[in-house]
Amino acid sequence: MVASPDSAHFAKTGPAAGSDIKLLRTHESEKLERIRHTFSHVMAMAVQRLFPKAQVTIGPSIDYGFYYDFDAPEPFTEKDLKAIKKEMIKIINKGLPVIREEVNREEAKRRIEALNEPYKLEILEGLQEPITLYHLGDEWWDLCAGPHIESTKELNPKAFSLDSVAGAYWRGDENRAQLQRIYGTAWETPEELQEYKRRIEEAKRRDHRKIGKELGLFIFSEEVGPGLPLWTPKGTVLRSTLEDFLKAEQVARGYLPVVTPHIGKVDLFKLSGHWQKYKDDLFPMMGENEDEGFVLKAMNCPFHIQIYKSQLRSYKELPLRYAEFGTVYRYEQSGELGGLTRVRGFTQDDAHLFVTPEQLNDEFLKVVELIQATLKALQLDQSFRARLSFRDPNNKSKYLGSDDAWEKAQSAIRQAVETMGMEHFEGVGEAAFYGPKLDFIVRDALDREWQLGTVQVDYNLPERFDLEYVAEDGSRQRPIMIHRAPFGSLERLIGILIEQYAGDFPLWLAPDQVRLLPVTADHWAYADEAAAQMRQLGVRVEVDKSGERLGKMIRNAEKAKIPVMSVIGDKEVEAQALSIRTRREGDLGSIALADVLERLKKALSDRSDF
RNA sequence: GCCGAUGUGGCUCAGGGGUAGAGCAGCUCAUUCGUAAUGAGCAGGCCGUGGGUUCGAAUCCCACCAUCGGCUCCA
Repeated sequence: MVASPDSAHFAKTGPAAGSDIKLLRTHESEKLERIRHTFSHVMAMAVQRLFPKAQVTIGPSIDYGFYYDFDAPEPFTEKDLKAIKKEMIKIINKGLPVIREEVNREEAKRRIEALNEPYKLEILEGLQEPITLYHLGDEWWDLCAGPHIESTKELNPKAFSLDSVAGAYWRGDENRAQLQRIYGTAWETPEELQEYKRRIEEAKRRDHRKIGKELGLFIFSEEVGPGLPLWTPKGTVLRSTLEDFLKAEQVARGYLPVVTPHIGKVDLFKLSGHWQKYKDDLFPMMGENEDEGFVLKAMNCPFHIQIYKSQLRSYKELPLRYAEFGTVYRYEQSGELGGLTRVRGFTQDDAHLFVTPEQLNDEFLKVVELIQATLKALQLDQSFRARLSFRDPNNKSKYLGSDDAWEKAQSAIRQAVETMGMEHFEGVGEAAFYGPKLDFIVRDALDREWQLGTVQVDYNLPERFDLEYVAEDGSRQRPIMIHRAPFGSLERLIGILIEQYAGDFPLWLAPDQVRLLPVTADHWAYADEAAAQMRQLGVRVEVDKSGERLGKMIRNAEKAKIPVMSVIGDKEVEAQALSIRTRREGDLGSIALADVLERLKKALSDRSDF
């Protein structure tokens, strides 16, 4: 729910870049963290004043504000939020001192029991002494580690707002009680609050669901079903351009294309282990009985493995790199679906590399190099975070394979990242069930994080499928698999790209690259001729024959976010020239047709602007 | 799946117990125009779906579906 005023794409384009006000996240300012955390306490106090039956749980500061989870008999309504906000302002205006008190466990327990707060009691069980309590004046206190500010006087009653209510499970466990979470945002000054709200509005304007509709890139149909995007001609052009780009990069790196079916026997997925692990996430099985049923594939690896296994492989063939734009189907929970970033049918730019142990590190590095080149071409190289996704050592049963294999795979990944000097962080418990991953994470316009590219080292599936190759000495050896997808999924990538560019695609990706605008119908013939020459170069160009006035045609082209426009009137016809207007730079004046063609050709091959 | 909100012509939205409204888009006509909206006219909606309450429902109630914000999940 929190938007991202300072993430990379905010800085890049759009009106949001115009403001001088720097909005700090909680982790960037210790003072703001205290302020937000104290706001959370003030809110809890206000809630308990107005709703004495509401029980308190936890309430931290977050990136741009705070939340607090309550166990309340009735969910809070919008009206309740207003009342709570009013009550908070009262508390703030009282200027209550925030007092820290240290107590021992018994004392803390005694006091919490006196208030009948079972959640706090459960929290206390996990705490080490000394236990700290924070008081707001002498009316209200909360078990809390702090830190806080000195007095509610330091909170600006005009610099916060309560934004939304949401259900949240106690301790994040869906089997436990569902609590009512109230989210708020808080700042030091009202100006910062205003700026924050303005940037949220800006972020909504670049939402890919909105822009995708405006530009006509994709649709959803209730008749087809939720989470199943349909691609229009314009959207398909964008998709194909991305596919063609990656295919060329892959061919240059020795990948081999394969194509595999959308369904397969359930036995295949039992063998891979996916069935046992992810049964609920597959679309229901087709077929008579469980032994002969078919399922829609949720991943491509078992299919690629079959191609590997179709022949006895020699070490001389390795590494083998099978690549496929494979469409997979996952029955995501209904509440999780959203736009293109979380769908039920999507296309992975998948590949599986079968390598010898000696080749592993080198191949892994080459994959990471490919992903970096891809991100750079898409101008995402400044906005991703690299995550080493390792298994949770305290929950080994969630994963397949031996400790030894996991250790080897995880150290291979860490070593690769360190060799490349890539900035990264570790995500414990984020691994796939069959192996650790290196994931490339980006944020959308509303600051939610999404995984795009991924590389995974896998010792387990080769084991489960009994993969082999004949080594130099004639012995049978087991290959290692690398799963990798630089885009992750085309759907998600396109969603992110739309927001990154706010729909203003660079020339090479734009579904419509050039629109010719003849001033009157007299200029249509010349426009058609110029368009034909552009099409010879592979330029996506159209002639506006709407008969509208020039101003209107320009407006329409601008709204369609076409990167290059060309006005054609008598002067242009006579000079065999085009008057060029680009979306980024406006009117460039008249340029000879031959030169325009040259520049278009170069811009497309360089993936640069006109 | 869970909590909450929303659902009115292609799009954006107003209205709200007595049988639907605007702007844009579309179509027609006139205008032939030089860097972000020419004018006039026309057409277009079982008000998400199904039940219920009512003399009467788009409006109130219930269920379902979809979307949105969270939670959980995310191969």
